[in-house]
Order: sequence, then structure tokens, then C-alpha cells
Amino acid sequence: MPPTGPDTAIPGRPAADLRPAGRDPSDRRNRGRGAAAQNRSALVAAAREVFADVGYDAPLSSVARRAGVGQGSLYRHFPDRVSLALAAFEENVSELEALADRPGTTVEDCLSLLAEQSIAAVAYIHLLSGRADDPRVAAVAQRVTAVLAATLPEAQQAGRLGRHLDASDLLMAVGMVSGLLTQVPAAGRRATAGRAWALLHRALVP
Amino acid sequence: MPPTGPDTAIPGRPAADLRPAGRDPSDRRNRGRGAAAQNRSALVAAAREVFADVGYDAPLSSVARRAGVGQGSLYRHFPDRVSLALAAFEENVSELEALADRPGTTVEDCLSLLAEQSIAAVAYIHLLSGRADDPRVAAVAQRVTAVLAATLPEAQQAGRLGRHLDASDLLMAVGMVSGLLTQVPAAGRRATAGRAWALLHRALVP
DNA sequence: TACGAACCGGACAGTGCTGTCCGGTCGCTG
DNA sequence: CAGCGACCGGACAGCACTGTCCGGTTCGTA
Repeated sequence: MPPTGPDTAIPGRPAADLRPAGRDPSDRRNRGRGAAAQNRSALVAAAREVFADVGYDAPLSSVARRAGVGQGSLYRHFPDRVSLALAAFEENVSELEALADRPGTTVEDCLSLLAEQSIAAVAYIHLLSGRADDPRVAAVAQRVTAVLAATLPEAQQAGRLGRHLDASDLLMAVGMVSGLLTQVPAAGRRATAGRAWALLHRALVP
Repeated sequence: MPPTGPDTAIPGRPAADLRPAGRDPSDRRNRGRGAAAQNRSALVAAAREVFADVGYDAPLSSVARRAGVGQGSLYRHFPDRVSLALAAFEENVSELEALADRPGTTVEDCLSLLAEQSIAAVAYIHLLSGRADDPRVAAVAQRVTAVLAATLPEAQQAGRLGRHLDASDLLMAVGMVSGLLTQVPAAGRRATAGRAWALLHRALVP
């Protein structure tokens, strides 16, 4: 072994995040009657960041810390991990549905958005593909599948995507890329996702 | 490797957890001077099963339990998780290298074997793709890449695989499938892997 | 201004995993 | 057959995360 310097420490982890992201738990303004909604949305935002950085298994205590909120408030708003995750990713789903509702949107647009979302939130796809037994999760997965199923036929009739595909194939492709991304440090995810989609592209066109 | 009998891992086992897999920790024969090698290989076999069932993050204590061996023996033989995993998956790698050395082996054969191995041992690919910073892991990944790099050109010249591919693309494809499999309960993995490879096939041929 | 419902933060007990340590067992060797 | 070193098993301390509980704060209302 070469005389490795201080570099021996964990390489891909520059940032220890004890930082309360601008919110201070002891700030009086977090307290009192009207703060509930603010605390809730701070928790959701923090959950998105932490799930993105650390993964779906991230400690919930670190979410509370990042949100600048006590443990108690976290568990009062979100009794378990799934309900927090669902709240955190609700925006992803509704954004996707909004995109699909806009006239002229293609299934490729939807896939692009999903791909982009999956880079920032591997845990989002992980949740969608993995916990199909939980009815709350299944409902969300169903909404995503519905978006793809609705937009896919147009692309197929236009000859841009192969007729061998169905909506579940597309969701599987997203799941494959996101599964690959979980194995890769966060810093390299965008590049890896690009390579993976480039490879997959050949599997999707006619 | 000593001529131990029950050496092969059983892939499709529904498998309870607490059972010591035929070995009893209090069995005197596990003790004494010559038992070290037997305990070691029992640990490796148990690790293969447990990593397959539970995943790479499985508790090491459950490996010791399944091997019918004390915690102390586990940590004496394998000081950390990576060294245990490397021992557990060494057989996969050497099997792959042996296949590649056999005349007439194609890169498709190697991919098939990798695909098959990844179903039984998602953690194996997870380790290969994920911990590239650990030099021991990197060495193993390099061996796998070398096998693919050596056999790929023949298939490309024969027109069976596209010239746009290189060995890292193939490893990435394996990583994508295995990443997808981690999101799926063990029971459905074979079927899911089949669907995923069917989709990917179109991305690999010219 | 005074009261109390709603809400907050953090301490804390419960739980599970890791890695170490040590008393005890075995079998080789003189 | 007695001694000794190698080896074993499991207890245990340390640590991290979960989810609960309670004293304290805030602000609407009277």
C-alpha cells in the first residue's frame, strides 16, 4: 500500500451536513400557532435533499436537522418514512401530470422529465418500483404509469418509438437507469445517466 | 479449497433466517485446530446465501448465525464487510474467467453467465459497480472488465454485437439490470431480469 | 391583559448492528 | 499423558436510528 495521505478518508463525501439549511430550530419564529405549515414544507424540502444525497434509507433524524425542526415535529407531521417520502415526491408526480396535460407533450418529454427527476431523486423511483405492496405507493405508481400509457401510442403511431413497447417497459427503463444510479456516487450520476440513456435509446426506437 | 461437502449455495431457497444451515455452533467438531478452514468456507457459503436473500446490507451477525459460527470467528476471518463479500463472490469471478478461457466462448456467453450470477447475487454487481474507490473491489471489477474486453471484438467483427459498444457499456448494462433487480422482491427477479434483457437486447445488436 | 389551545424542540428509552474481548475447548507434540 | 498454542463462541460495549413524551412557547380570543 502506498503512503496514502489524508486522502484515505471517504472520497466522495466532501460535505458533512449538519447545517440547518437556513432554518434555526431555536428561532422563535418556528414556534407558535402558524408555524405548522412552514415547518411542514421545510420538512418536505429537507426530505427531498436528504433522500437525494443519502438515499431512501437516510436517517429521518437528519431530515429534521436539515429542516431546522425538532424530531417531534417531524413525526407529528409524518408518522412514518413512507408518508414523508410520498409528500416529498408528490411534486414530482404532479409536475409530470401537469406536463402530460399540456397539449403537444410527447411521451419522450415525459421520459425526459422522469429521467431528470430520477437523477435528483433516485429514491423516488426506488419507492415507485419497490414498495408496490403498499397501497399508497401503488397509487402513485399507477398515476405515473397512466401518464406514460396515455402518451405512448402517439409516439408509436408517428414511428418515433417501437411498437414492441408498452408503458411498463418505459417505467422499467426508468427503473433500470435509476437502479444503476443508486450504485454510483451522487457526483457522477448525471454523467452515468447520460451514458445509460444513450445505450437504452437504441432499445426504444423502432 | 478443502473437500467440504455442502459447498454450493442454493439460489432459489425460500429460506428462513435463524436456522444454522446444518451447522451447530455448539458442535464440538467446529472447535479445535483443524476447523478453521471449514468454518471459513461455511462463512463464505452463508454469506452468499444471505447476500442473495437480504442484499449487500444484510447484518453480518446473520451470516455468522447461518454459518453456525460465532461472531468472533467471522470477524477473525473477515475483518470487514468488503473482505467477506469479496471472498463470497470470488467464485463468481473465477467461474467467469474460466468460461472465457475456454475456446469458443463468446461474449454473449459471458454476458449470460453474468446475468445469471446477478440474479442469484444482486449484491455482487452492486459491489462491482458501487465501491470503485476501494482498491480491492476495483481489482475485481477490472478482472471482469478484462474478460468482456477480450471477448467483445470477436462478436463485433462477426456482426453480432454493435460496434458502438465497449466493455464498460456491457458492464453498465449488467449494472442496470442488477440495479433494477434490487428494487424487486427476490421471488420475481428471474422474470424481471428476463424482461429487462429482452429490452436491452435491441440496444446491443447492430 | 389574561387564558388556554395548538404547537414546538429536544431528551430519552427501545432496538438492532458492529467489532472487540476473553474464558473455554481442542488436538498436536514432546 | 501433560502442556501449550491455536482456535472457537458468545457476551458486551459502543454507536446510530426510531418513535414517544413532556416542559415550554406562541398567539388567537375574550
